[in-house]
Amino acid sequence: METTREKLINATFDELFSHGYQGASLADILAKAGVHKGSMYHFFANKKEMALAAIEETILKKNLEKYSYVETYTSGFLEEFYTRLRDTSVRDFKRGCPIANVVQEMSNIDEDFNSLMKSIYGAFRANVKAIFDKAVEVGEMKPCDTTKLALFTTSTIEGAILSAKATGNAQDYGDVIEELIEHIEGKR
Amino acid sequence: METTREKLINATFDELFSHGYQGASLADILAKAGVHKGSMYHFFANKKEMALAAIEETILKKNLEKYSYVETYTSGFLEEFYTRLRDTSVRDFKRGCPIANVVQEMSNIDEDFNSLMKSIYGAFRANVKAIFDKAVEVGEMKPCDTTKLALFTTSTIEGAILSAKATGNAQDYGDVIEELIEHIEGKR
DNA sequence: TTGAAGCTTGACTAATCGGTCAAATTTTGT
DNA sequence: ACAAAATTTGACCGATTAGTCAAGCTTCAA
Repeated sequence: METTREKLINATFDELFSHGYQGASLADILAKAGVHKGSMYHFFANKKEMALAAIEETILKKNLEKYSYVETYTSGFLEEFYTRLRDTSVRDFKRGCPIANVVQEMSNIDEDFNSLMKSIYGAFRANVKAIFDKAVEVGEMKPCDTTKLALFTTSTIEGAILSAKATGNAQDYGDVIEELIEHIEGKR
Repeated sequence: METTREKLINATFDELFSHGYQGASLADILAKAGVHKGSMYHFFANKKEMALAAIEETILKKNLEKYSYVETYTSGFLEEFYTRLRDTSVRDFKRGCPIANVVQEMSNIDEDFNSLMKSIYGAFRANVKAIFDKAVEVGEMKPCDTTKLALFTTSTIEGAILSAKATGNAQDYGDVIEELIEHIEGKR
């Protein structure tokens, strides 16, 4: 069963993803979650704390699901990475990337959001770097500056999602990803 | 002299850039502009119309300044493009890219914003494509799918700005741009 | 000089915002 | 069974939100 706290976290994340933090209405979140206001303030000190918790917990969970394969695979790191990159079924191009949305909106406004986004973004980059490091280790890729390549890769992915959101054309994401993969393949 | 309307446009753009649309306070904009509320409603129907006007007019002006060189140059298109890409003095990594910020925040919320951002983003892409087309024309670059390359380039630039904003490290932008230039140079 | 148009002033409204709180209810441990 | 703790309820608060409007001022044309 979904606890009250879970209901709130889920409704908050969805509302944040749709309307951003400043556009998120507590009343809407509460209605969506089917939870009363006082009940919410029992679990969270304020709107901001609830939002930070929603982002942190949700993204952490998704990250774990998405990059844990690196631990279990022994080869085909790049191919698996490409496959997951190409998979658009997990993407919502209308709403874009939940991380990037909050980074754009809140990084320069609030220090706590900035700090959280920094760590999430850093984890994303570290996960991609780990894939490249593994690829180098097993000879799928020539030794190179994997830190820089991971930075380039994550930046381009975020840019691709943004492009698709701006134009409303999911194919834009696919086109950028293909060119990105070409670029990475150049490092074989 | 700065007209009342110009004061409003400038103050609105700055406030939008700093706090986003939903976070932009009319009271703050009016205070910054030194204009009274009734006066503002004399020039604009509402907050949204003023915001749309501020974005459109400001971005159009900047775009004109930034890409008009393509019309006057006869060679060195890529080099000039790289130089401008590398120039970080015009960038505000704390606030990021004003276009991307509004795309992220508003594209999926309001159709009028979505439509405006679509056309601005399209113009950005068209400007970059025009540079590549010129470069191909004068033999600085092998013929290739310049539409796709322009999409890739603009996406990566936006991603680079986002990365620098997320980490607070301007060098991230520089690193991504260098790798991007390497990629484009591969098309020589 | 006069009148109309353009512009400015600032008080006002209704709605929504995030947040508080005391009382009622349910759950839990003993 | 009982008490204590955890949770829920919903009315209420002050502040802020975008937006309205009638009156006054300034500019300019005839």
